[in-house]
Amino acid sequence: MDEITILQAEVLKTLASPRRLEIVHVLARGPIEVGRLAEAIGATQPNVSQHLAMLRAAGIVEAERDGREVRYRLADPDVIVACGVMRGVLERRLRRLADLSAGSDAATAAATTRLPATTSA
Amino acid sequence: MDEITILQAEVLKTLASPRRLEIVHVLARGPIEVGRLAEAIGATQPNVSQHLAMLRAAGIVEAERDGREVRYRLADPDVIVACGVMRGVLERRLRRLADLSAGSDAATAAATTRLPATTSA
DNA sequence: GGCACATATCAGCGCCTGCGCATATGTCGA
DNA sequence: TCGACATATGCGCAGGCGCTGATATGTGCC
Repeated sequence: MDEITILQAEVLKTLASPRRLEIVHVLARGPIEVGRLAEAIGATQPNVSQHLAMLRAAGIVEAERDGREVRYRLADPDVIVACGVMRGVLERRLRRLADLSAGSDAATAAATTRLPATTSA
Repeated sequence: MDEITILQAEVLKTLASPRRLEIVHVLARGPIEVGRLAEAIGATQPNVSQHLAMLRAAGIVEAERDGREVRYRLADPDVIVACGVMRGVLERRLRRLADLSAGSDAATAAATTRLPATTSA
């Protein structure tokens, strides 16, 4: 097993949380303090702090003190790029599903989930 | 909470596994059957089949029958692009850590993990 | 129809993770 | 030094995930 693959899985695992993803999206708009961040996403302060600790451990965000507050920012802008690419894939897929659902509806959803038989019905 | 953010977290969660990531990397080189895939990454057949089911449910891969075998392929090449970007980030980070470790070593690792004090020691 | 092969699915178990809560650490002002 | 504020950390619990082993489904060949 490749070394960098395991590392990449760690980073992905860290990003694979709606809360943390939301945090990253907020941070994409600029640095912010923990309190404001917690308020922005509607979560408790300890919870946000825990998520930030994980993101920091994964090297996704960086912290900087400013008085008694701590301001967080993204460590690498390319993370946003990668998320953007993935987001593009999802938006495209959603749009495609929306277009198809206008016609065949349930049959389409089933076709994308079920295993294909030998070209038969 | 944004709808697409949750969906994105789902996809990331699916990719956040060394095994599945390895599968994706193998699939990036072209379509392949389940048996060959299992042999390629050194895993059992049911295990690979389960992982493929998850990847398929997340819309990351697609399946196509060929006789009694089933050939899998990546659903969207942009997923590889996103992974590539992220991989670039990681390689860059590893190289940077390697360069720095030549000088300050442990102090550097601690500095990237610990919380920053008010510019003091 | 029956057999062999390829793949998918089910059941069970151990482990890890997220959340809420309480509390510790750190920082500024008086 | 003390109190108030901002942030971090430890703990306990419920829920999800991955792996293994056994079994079901599907397909081609005879």
